[in-house]
Amino acid sequence: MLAVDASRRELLRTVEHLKAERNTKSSEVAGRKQAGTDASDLLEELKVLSARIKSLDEAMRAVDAELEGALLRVPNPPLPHVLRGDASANQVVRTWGEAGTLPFAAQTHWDLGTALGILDLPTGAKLTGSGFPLFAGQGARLVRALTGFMLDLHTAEHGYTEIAPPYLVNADSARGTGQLPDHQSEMYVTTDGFYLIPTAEVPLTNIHRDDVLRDADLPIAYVAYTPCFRREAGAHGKDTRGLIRVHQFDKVELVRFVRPEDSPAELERLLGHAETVLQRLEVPYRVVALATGDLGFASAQTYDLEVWAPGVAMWLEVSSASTFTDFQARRANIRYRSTPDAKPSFVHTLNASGVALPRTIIALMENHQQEDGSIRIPAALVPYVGTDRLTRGDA
RNA sequence: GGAGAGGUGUCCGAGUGGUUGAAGGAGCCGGUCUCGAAAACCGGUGGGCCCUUUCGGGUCUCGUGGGUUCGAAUCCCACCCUCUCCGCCA
Repeated sequence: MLAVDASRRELLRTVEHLKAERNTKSSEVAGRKQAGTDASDLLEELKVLSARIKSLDEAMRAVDAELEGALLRVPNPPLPHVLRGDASANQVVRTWGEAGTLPFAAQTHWDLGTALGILDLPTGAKLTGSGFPLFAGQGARLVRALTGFMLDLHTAEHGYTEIAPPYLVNADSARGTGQLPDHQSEMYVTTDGFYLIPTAEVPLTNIHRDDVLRDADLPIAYVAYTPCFRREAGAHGKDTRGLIRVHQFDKVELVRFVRPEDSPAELERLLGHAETVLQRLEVPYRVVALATGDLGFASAQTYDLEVWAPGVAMWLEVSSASTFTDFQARRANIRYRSTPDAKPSFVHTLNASGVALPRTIIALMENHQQEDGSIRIPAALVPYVGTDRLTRGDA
């Protein structure tokens, strides 16, 4: 790649010199024409010159395409302090709540949900296919309640601006956040060439694509509820029962645009915002610091938030809080001026789910289930659900 | 979906092939004047890339991408977006 870059520079220098020559000679042609002097000798020269420039420009284009294609596939390097190793090197930073067993035999969320009549996976599969869940009655109400609760929390207490973005984005947007070209096969594509968003991170981050922000604007904090669509190609069969892994799910997403020097502290703050959701919902969770080998393509540092689900006896990721440093900002060309007359420089972007719904619903159902199969609704959610307990008759 | 109009610098707005990064105005910054301010006047004021220790130089950029031409904001083609009218429609 360095060799390609070197040859590109060499080529660029050559072609720019020729262009400079063309510009001055062209001006002279104009001058002579005005003076009524013959310029045919110059025109002959320029004809040759222009032909040469044209072929060099074509060569430039080819080299640029090669270089850009290669650069787009380079992942963001991890920050120096991130633990090295694969997923087995991930480290639990802290645990909140009691991640234990229930005093009775815990049921899975799919058994609970089916019995309560709030979750109907077979019908979702009939309508679309496996991995497209259908919530009914109090289950649908619970989905609406959770999104309302999370949006209210983040806007009222954490200072986020609520956005209702498009659910389809163009290729420029998908490239800006790093979904393209790395995760092309993970996205659903429409016949118009649009991509169904795999996360609201894509539209939210691209709001400021090609913008030059003012220092006073930062930090910018957006929150959005959107459905998310993921093909999950190749993930069939593993941990896919019930709501654990689905193709369409709801999520409340948090995105922050910050000054580079603030991004380490901003990551901790962002993580805290996501944790608050789980604490209010009274579900046990743990914070996991990802090792280098487990980081996403665009991330320089990531904390996963995993909830404990006693029915399936698993820790389930409901949020990933990441700093992308200037990786997304470079791709999406998101800049700011540190002072009013400073040159624009790249911002840092961060995001976290705040949080993803299906696995949070799993945790709610499985942790708050009662021996009689009813489900307790935590106090913070009661105003949104309209009851403090889901029971069979309510659906 | 059909017909038409249009996309120019921070903003408004000229510019239909020639030395135009782009008239004019506004805004903003600096200066003169003033006790101070306003007004007036003078000067400055986009971004990317390459070369350069500095100074500075070059190149690209008038929605985007191609093309024609010695030369394109200006001509041609495709696409994107905005507006108006018609049709359709939650």
